[in-house]
Amino acid sequence: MSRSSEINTPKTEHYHHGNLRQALLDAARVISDEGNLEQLTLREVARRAGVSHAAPYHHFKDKAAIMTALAHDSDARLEIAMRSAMKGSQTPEARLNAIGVAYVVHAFEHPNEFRMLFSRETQVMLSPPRLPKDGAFGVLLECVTECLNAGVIHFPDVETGSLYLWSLVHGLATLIVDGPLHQTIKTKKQAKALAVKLTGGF
Amino acid sequence: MSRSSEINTPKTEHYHHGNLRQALLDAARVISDEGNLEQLTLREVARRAGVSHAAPYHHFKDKAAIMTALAHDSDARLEIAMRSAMKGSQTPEARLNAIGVAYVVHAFEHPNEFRMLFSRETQVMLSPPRLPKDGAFGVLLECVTECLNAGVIHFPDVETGSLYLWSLVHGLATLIVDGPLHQTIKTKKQAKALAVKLTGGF
DNA sequence: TCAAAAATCTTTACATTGTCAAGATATCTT
DNA sequence: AAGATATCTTGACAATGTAAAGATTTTTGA
Repeated sequence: MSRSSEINTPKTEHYHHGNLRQALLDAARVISDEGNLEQLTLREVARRAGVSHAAPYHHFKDKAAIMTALAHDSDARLEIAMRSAMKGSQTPEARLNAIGVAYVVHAFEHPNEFRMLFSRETQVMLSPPRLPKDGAFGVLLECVTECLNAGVIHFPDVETGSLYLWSLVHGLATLIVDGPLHQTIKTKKQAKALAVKLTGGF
Repeated sequence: MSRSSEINTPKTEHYHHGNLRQALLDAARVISDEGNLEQLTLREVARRAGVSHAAPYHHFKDKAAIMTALAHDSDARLEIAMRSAMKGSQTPEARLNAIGVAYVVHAFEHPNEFRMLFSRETQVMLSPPRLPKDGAFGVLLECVTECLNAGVIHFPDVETGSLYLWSLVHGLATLIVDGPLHQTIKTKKQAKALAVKLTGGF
């Protein structure tokens, strides 16, 4: 093209000066929410953000970096959902039950977030040394500690108890999201009822 | 190339008359066992089987079909591992514990098989109506029924009990294979010990 | 203030992948 | 042995992740 003025579209504002990163993450989350994780492609994200297919590389090292950022955010969302769920409960035991059910329900309602959290691409849950002390698991640790102190559950130690309960709840969530319960559990109400049924008797 | 005789490589035997399907599955399993599930590509499978990149399409509808066949086989392997593990146990309770531990250990030793079993590509575990009655889950059903009859575990019914135990064991396996325990659990012995610790008190 | 530097974005390009269509070769059937 | 069928190859296409090089905008420093 010539360098003459033409209609002279405002060159400014075509540059997402600094906020393209967030725009890309937003676009990626929209795609993720739509349900097709296979369609969460770098080029599609760029397309939705209205930018060329190579633009994301100025804000993320590679595709895994976007996914990882998204997954970190998903962890935060899960934590919020769990903390919100325990607000209404008065006893330690009720709070523990509440976050377990919230974990399963949140996974059911946001399956791709749940998958990304435990994807080998993102590996947000693969914190370096041992179990994470913050994020969604941090909430569980708090509740289990509280319950152990109150004597309403019985485990050798906090770690063992937390791991047991996390396994139970994570397993159920997986069986619902990507396992044999996928056909059976179709509504949030069903997911919640099943979670209550299985974890109710902590 | 000309149609003359040249060295005249024996045209027969270049055709995997009928057993290419199995050769492809074998090659795919080798790749899976090598650890890089991302490298399990149709073309790589064809390469290893010594055949052109489009040859697999005469034996499988698409890539998902190969993965699914592989996953079905994985289910059978898991079942064998579980049945083998319960052989040494005398009481119903011991058998139930044994298959739970075997589930976790098998997942640890064959992570890609485990992943494929619960992959959206293959969805072997997504049996049509309700819980599968055969395969790995069938073994669990048998053991739980036996334990319920013996009165050594207490659940409202067989389905609930099986689902609870499957969730527990599957969750632990996932946390080890793709979760926060990936860094911690490095040997089969560690995986087994953790599984015993968490599921030992059924 | 204004030119150099840095940041941001685009255009090209390349290798890899899944998939399809058309042709070639082998095997089977009759 | 000839036609039909099964099996395999070649070639092509679109989509993807990614890198290099160029263009444009913004920032910076004298």
